[in-house]
Amino acid sequence: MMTETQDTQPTKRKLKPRQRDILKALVQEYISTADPVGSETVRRVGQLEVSSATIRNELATLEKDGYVYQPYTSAGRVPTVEGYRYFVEELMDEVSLPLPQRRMIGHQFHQMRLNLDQWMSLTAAILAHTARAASLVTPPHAKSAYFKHLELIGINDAICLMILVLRDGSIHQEMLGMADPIDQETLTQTSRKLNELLKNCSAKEIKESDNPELGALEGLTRQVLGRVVDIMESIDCDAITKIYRDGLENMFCEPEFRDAEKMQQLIEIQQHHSLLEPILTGILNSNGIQVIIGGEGPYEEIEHLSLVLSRYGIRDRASGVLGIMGPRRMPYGRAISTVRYVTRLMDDLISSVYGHDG
Amino acid sequence: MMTETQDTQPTKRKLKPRQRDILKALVQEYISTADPVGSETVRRVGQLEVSSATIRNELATLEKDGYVYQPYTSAGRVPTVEGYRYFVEELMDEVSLPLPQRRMIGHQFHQMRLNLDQWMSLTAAILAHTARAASLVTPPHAKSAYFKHLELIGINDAICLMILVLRDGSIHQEMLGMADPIDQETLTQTSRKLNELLKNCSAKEIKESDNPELGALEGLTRQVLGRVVDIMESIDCDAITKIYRDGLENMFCEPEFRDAEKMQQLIEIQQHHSLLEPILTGILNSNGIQVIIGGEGPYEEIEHLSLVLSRYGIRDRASGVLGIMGPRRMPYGRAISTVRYVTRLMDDLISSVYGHDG
DNA sequence: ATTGGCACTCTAGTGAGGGGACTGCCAAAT
DNA sequence: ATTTGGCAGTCCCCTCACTAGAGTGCCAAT
Repeated sequence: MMTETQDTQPTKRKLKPRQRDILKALVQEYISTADPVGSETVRRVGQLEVSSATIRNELATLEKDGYVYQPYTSAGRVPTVEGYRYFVEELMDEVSLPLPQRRMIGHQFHQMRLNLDQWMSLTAAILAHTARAASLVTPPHAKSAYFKHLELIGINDAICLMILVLRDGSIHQEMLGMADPIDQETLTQTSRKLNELLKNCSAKEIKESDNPELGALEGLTRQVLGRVVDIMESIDCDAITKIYRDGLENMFCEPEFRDAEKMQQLIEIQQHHSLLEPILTGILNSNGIQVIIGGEGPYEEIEHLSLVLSRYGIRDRASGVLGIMGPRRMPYGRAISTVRYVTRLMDDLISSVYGHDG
Repeated sequence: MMTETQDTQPTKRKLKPRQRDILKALVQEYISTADPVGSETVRRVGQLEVSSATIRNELATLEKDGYVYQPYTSAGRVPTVEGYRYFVEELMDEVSLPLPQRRMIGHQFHQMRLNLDQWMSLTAAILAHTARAASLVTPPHAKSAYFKHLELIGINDAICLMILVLRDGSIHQEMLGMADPIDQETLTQTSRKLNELLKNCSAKEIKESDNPELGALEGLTRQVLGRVVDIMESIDCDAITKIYRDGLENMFCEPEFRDAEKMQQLIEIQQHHSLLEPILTGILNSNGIQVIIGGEGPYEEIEHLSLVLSRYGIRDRASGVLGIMGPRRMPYGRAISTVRYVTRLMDDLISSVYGHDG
């Protein structure tokens, strides 16, 4: 229903070549001007060799079929959701990102320190800047958490810092309150022991293990084990923990967000990921670039907003979502090529980091 | 110039009691309605026992002295920056946060897992929600970085994960590319060695150390050492690494941000911390709650925005900034009491974690 | 099937007019 | 000397009517 390569309803296929030309010109023009497009304008920008009257007839048909509509009687036409959808699926020119821009992005990726936080922020910044829209990036994460390494570091008598590293390289930290003062030596031994016992285990394996040593644990060790399992389980269920964002300010140039109310809706979607989360989770189980056009199907809440999203990384092993968010009236061509290029870079980076180990 | 308890210019002191009453009523009324306030309204809300004509005379004086102005001839009065400043310094009723609200906040703080990221996000959320404004929180950080612990974890043949813990409990991670494959055993030995050599050192001490062992390091160990020093030095200089934010959506209720242009300015300030950073750094070296009123002195860029900020934690050891951002026309009383209460909670939390160790 | 022509529709922009809120000032009152 | 009621004057903002302009739908001719 939203896959780039997937079929749409058969009814959408039956447009005649001239109707396609007209729709294409209309959508392109509307995307660049944000004004309803009239028959004469379509003729001009589409370089069509027919009169505006003919185009008016065709436009009436396109309107009847639900591809365009008039904001008010005798205004120009504006694409409907279906119009955008048809445009994206069938009419859009596939542009590829210009070489200089690729070079610049590649360069920025290359000289980056491999710190996850920086990496995600930078990716979001690059996406936002290149597509001139708001961007979203979620960190790579594995479908299931596997224990890799644990470290306990005493902070003071009552508190120690627990650092948990999972097989996908993700790091989870937590302060733990200790009932009794424990010295660093004991902490080190505790972590060494747990490192041995839990090596490569999943949360499920740990919980269902019949290893008597695990059952016999007590005190701090038991407490730490409990937290480790909790953290790993919380990763197993909720996929999207954090969303890196950038470029919100790009949205203000767009005339549709002049209106404060629409703006507010946009901010709320950006800030509180309850709306975005199910969408991103869906993307995590898909392939290729997905275009979600606001108001379509289950996406009524994001009326007048569109998303161009893509999964990156190695499925189930270290995979995340990246993409951009813009007005429905966004330049899909550039958006898609940007997302595609950055996805490819991320794929490379991920496989160089996570690709060839056990 | 902006300290809560500090004196302002002597000229500002010479307001007569009735003028103070008038100014107070005017600012309060303007803060709650966002409409220019007329003489009759001042009389009513200030419950003044004089006629509106008298108040008009006083208002003319206040205008001459720069506390209020008229947006246009024969409109009501609006506070100037100086008017707000005088109000905040001298006239404002000090409210304290209502008990139920304190209880709720205390409860939320209590049941929080001590994970820095969550902790900061939650604090930002609480501030935003309680003050009904946008909030800012920076993580606690030490003025100087001291080495505490290092861990190297092999990810694959070519990459290992370096985790650096500093004495203030902050964690820094980075992926390191390795020239040759190195097994986990060697990595563990490397980190053990560096842990011994660097224990409690500052970046400066490491660089200027004449310990021959440090000079003799090579290969991966030298590479790791270099990165450790880099990271520690970068902490020594730039104070503010990250800013947690929340509650941007609260700003949309305010009529002054109906205008898209002002909105854009707001978003840009929120997103790109280049403007905020010097301000926050200043707060880090101050005490008490600071009120910055937009357009005042060096803060011209944040016209029509005000900040209520406070340093929290243990100065130079583990200290950060928190506060809220709102329209200049913000309810300063509630803002200040919210910031004060949350600061106190953070102080307690910080000293329980960082307070009593070496 | 396509086209030119034409009446019609609706918006956005302009300008005039009036109500309303508030001021400043003056002369009288305290 | 201060305070007050009165009043003319100012300016905003809302409404209304009007116009120009863009674009449509339809019809009759090609």
